[in-house]
Amino acid sequence: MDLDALTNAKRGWTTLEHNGPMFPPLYEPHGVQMRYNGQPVALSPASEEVATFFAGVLDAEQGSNPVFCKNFFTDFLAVIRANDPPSCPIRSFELCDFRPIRNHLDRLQEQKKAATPEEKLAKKAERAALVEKYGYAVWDGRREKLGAFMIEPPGLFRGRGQHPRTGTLKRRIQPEDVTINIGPTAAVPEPPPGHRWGQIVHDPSTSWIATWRNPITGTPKYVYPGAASAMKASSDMMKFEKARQLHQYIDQIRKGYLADLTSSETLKVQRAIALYFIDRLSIRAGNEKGDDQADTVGCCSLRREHVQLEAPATIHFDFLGKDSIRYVNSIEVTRPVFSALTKLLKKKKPGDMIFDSLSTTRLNNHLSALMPGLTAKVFRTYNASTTFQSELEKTPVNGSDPEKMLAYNRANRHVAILCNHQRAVSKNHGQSMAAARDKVQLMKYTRYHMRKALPTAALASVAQHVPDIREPETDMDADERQRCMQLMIEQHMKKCVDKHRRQTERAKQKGETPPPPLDQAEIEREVAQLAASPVSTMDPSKLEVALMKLSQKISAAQAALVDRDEGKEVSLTTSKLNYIDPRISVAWCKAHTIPIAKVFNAQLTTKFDWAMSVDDDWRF
DNA sequence: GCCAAGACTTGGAAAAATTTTC
DNA sequence: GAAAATTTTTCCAAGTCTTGGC
Repeated sequence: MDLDALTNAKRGWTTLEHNGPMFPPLYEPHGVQMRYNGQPVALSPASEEVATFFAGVLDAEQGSNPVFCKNFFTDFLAVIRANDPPSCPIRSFELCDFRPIRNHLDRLQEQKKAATPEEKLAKKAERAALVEKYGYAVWDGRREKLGAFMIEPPGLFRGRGQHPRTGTLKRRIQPEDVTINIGPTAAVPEPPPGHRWGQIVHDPSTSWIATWRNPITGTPKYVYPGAASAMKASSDMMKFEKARQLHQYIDQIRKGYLADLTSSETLKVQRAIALYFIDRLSIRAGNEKGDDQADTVGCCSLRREHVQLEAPATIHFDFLGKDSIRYVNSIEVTRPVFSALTKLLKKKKPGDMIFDSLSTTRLNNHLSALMPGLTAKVFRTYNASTTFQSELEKTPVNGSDPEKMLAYNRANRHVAILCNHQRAVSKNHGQSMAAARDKVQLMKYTRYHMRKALPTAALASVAQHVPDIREPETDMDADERQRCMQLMIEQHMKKCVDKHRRQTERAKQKGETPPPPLDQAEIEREVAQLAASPVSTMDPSKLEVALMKLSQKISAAQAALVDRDEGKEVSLTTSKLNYIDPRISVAWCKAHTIPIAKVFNAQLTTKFDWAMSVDDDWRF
């Protein structure tokens, strides 16, 4: 897509056609009974559905969150009252046992997993047909993909953090709840049988094709054009163009707020400090929130307890931001900033707003006076892209592709840390790290034996390529060698046993004679011998080359290990998707002859189609 | 100028798909 | 070739910011 065309593309549409949103399938009762006080309970389909929602989170965090359980149970009782006879015994959450339903869900999952390839293929085709029918809309003759096109199914509201309404029942959305936006001359899609649309509008100033209200929060939900659509691509590009403009204003803006720090007007001082935080830390604007939401803050809504001062000039931040993700950071600031903040905090006690004279609207009004269209979030985009570009300069020009990719991912991680994009450490991270570490240790164990087997002269020759080869291996002492040997034996044994088991099973299935039983003791003897001296079977003339290769493999594996551990709680995707100008990546790929597929997956490549044509010297 | 509503972007978790490993 | 690990996609909650009514 052409950049100029996108810039000039006007908002809105003249004609709009689509088949309307898709509705999730109606509930089909399974008849599996939950237990109450140890006894099975027959429930109406409506109540059974709600019970099944809860069974779905039974083993998740929500299942043990008291607020979630309480909200769920209140709504569950209401559904029971409305649909089941008064004889239904359910009164107390503690006496409920959803396990039978949970087990049923697990069985369904198993069945799904065990489906034959044909069944899976049929399922896929079914899904593709739905996408074909509902997944597109035609704007001014252009057929483009929609985003999520299905009306959200009913379920339990999964509010995050300390959300007061988490666990509340989110009822099913009916066509009567839905407003359709469509071209005035286009055929209006048929609502599901027996229903009618809530409303039909022809509003060319908006991009959504359907809207309804979240029954819990009352806020609107929409079906939008997809990320790869011209409309989204256009606004995406304009977002980055706006951020680039900031280059021309940033010096002036910084000068301005530094001067305001010593102003006699409270508003100006507060605004100056807030702007300093936003510029320096890339934190969010921080709109006010209601009591019916989780208590999270951003810059303008920071309270006294979120900030600690430490003389001579350090500020410690600790608060819950968007999605209740904790932000912890300490920064050194200049004296004027420190003294302005000290003065501001003097009269404040915990619970007080730090910037009580400021609001995001006021701050953004000020910003847009400094640069047209400038708002607080532009700083996040600007800082993310600027940081990424400058970090990429560390790419080793003559490095290998993996080394370049490491530099790319490091730059990405730098940005993610700046924006505080976190992810939960995966459940088996520790386990998988330990396994990876063992793998490295086993390689080192083998290398230890190679070194011992190699004549001094040959070792010297290897040392020319692997300088540290002659240094003693501090983590490969006698105890560790013993452990590695043991590990090698165990792994080998397991492999043999597994293989044998598979062979036996296959023979049984095919009705052939199974292999003779394993002589475990014999194998163990052989393996033990090998593990005690892993290079004994090797051709001595090939030892030198093998040692060199193994050394390279070890250092690569060690680097990957560090990389993985450092990144275990950092999410790279959010910054890549939303904050880093894709043209920086495209230019980098071209300059370093790295295929674009190495940095953008299929989805990203389509989304950033508009950025692909820049030259290798393009600068943000 | 303020406030609430509306529209659009950003966000992490979970599910699904794919790749790697044993 | 199954299981495990990793990556990608989906899901929908939760932000930001603009708009419109008074």
